[in-house]
Amino acid sequence: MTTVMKTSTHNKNARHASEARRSRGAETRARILAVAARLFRKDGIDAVGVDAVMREAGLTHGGFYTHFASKEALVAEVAALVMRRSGERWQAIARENEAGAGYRKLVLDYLGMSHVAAPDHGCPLTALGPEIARRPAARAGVTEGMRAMLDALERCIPAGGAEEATSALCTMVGAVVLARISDDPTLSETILSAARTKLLTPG
Amino acid sequence: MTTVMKTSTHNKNARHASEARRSRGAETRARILAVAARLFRKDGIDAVGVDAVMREAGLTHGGFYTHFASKEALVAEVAALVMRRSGERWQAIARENEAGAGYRKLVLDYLGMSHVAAPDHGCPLTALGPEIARRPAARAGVTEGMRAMLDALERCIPAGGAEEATSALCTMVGAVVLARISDDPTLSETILSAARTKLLTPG
DNA sequence: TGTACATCAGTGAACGCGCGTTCACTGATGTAC
DNA sequence: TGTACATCAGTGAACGCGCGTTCACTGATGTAC
Repeated sequence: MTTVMKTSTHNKNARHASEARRSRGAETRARILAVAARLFRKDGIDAVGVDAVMREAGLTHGGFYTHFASKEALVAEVAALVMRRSGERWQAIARENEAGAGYRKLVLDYLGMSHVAAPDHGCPLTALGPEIARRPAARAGVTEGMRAMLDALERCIPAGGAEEATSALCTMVGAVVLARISDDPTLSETILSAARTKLLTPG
Repeated sequence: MTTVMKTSTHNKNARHASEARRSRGAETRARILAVAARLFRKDGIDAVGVDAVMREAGLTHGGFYTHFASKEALVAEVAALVMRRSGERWQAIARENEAGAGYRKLVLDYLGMSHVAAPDHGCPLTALGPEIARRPAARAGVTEGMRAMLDALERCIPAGGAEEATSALCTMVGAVVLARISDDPTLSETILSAARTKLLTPG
C-alpha cells in the first residue's frame, strides 16, 4: 500500500516534464524538421527516407517516432512550416519596403539563378509542387502558406489587385520550375529573364 | 563438322527477326511506355515501380528488361515521348488555326479544370517538373520538347515574340501547379482564371 | 546532502514488405532444308 | 509437306537492399522525501 501511494504521488508530480527537458526535445524536433526541409526539397520526398533524415540530424532512425507519428506527418509539418516562413518573409518585405520596391525585390530574388540552383533552400512550391499536390495531408498547410504569399504580393504589387498578384505568382513559380528542368543554362536564363521582364515592365 | 556448319548457317539467316515478331515486340514496348506515362504523371515517378507498370500492361515484371535497360531509361524515354507529343500537338494547333485563335485554344485547354483534375493525361511539365529536374537522364529530352512548345506558342501568340511566349508558358505551368496544390477548389479556379485573364487580355 | 524512484529522448535490433534487377526457363513463332 | 533447329518475348523465382515502423532497452536528467 505505502509503495503504491508513493508511486502514485511520483506519477502525479513528475507528469509535467521539466522546462529543460521540454526544450531539449523541442530543439531536436526542430533540427529534424530543418534537415527534412532541406533534403525533401533537394532530392524529393519519396527519395528521402526517415533513416537519412535522422542520420543527417545526428540521431538514429528509431527515435524519429518520439517526435512524429509517421513520415507522412513529418512531410505535412515540414511543408506547412517552410510555406509559413516564406509567407512571413514575403509579408515582412511587403511591409518594410515601399510598394514598388518590395515587389521588385521579391521578383528579383525569386527569379534569380541562385534560387534555381539551390532548390534545397528555395520555395517549396517550385521544389515540391506536384509532390505536395499528391499528398492529401500536406495540401492544407501549403495552401494556407500560398494564401499568405499571395496576400503579401498583392500588398506590394504596383497597379493591380489580387488578380494581378495571382498571375504574377503563377509566372514566378512556372519560371523557376522550367528553368530547373532545362539542361541548357542559356535557356534557363532566357526563361528567368522573360519572366522578370514580363513582371517588372509596366503595362 | 557438318553440324557446326548447319548451326552457323542458321545463326546467320535467322539473325534478322521477322517483321511479325518485331512489330509484336514494338507493340508491347509501346504499351509499357503508355502505361508508364500515365502512372508516372498520376502518382509520381518514385511511387510507381517497374512491377506496377508491367502488371498494368498485362505482363510480369521480369520481361521489363527485354525492352528497357533500366527504370531510369524508361523514365527518360517516357518523359521525352510525352513531351514530344505535346510539342507536336501544339505545333499542329498553331499551324491549323489563325494566330489569335490557336493561342486562345492552347491557353484555354491548358488552364482548364479538366487539365488540373487529370494530371495523368496532362502536361508532364506540371505533373513531373521538379522530379524531371532531378533526373539527369530525363532532362535533355524534356528540354527539347519544351523548346518545341515554346516555338509553337511563339508562332501563334498575337503581338509579342519569343519573350512573350516564354513568359506565357511560365504562367501556364505555374497556374496548373498551384491550382493542383490548392485544397480549395475556389482558390484553384481563381488561380486559373487570373492566369487566363492575364494571358488573353490584350495589353 | 543522499538515496530511491520516475521520466522520457534516444538507441539499435528486428519486423514485413516492396523495390530494381538477374537469370534459367518456357513456348509460340519462326527458318532451313 | 515434314522435321529439326533457332529465336526471343515473356515467365516467375530469387537476389540484395532499403523502406517505414515497432519495441524492449539504456542512460541522462529529473523529482520526492
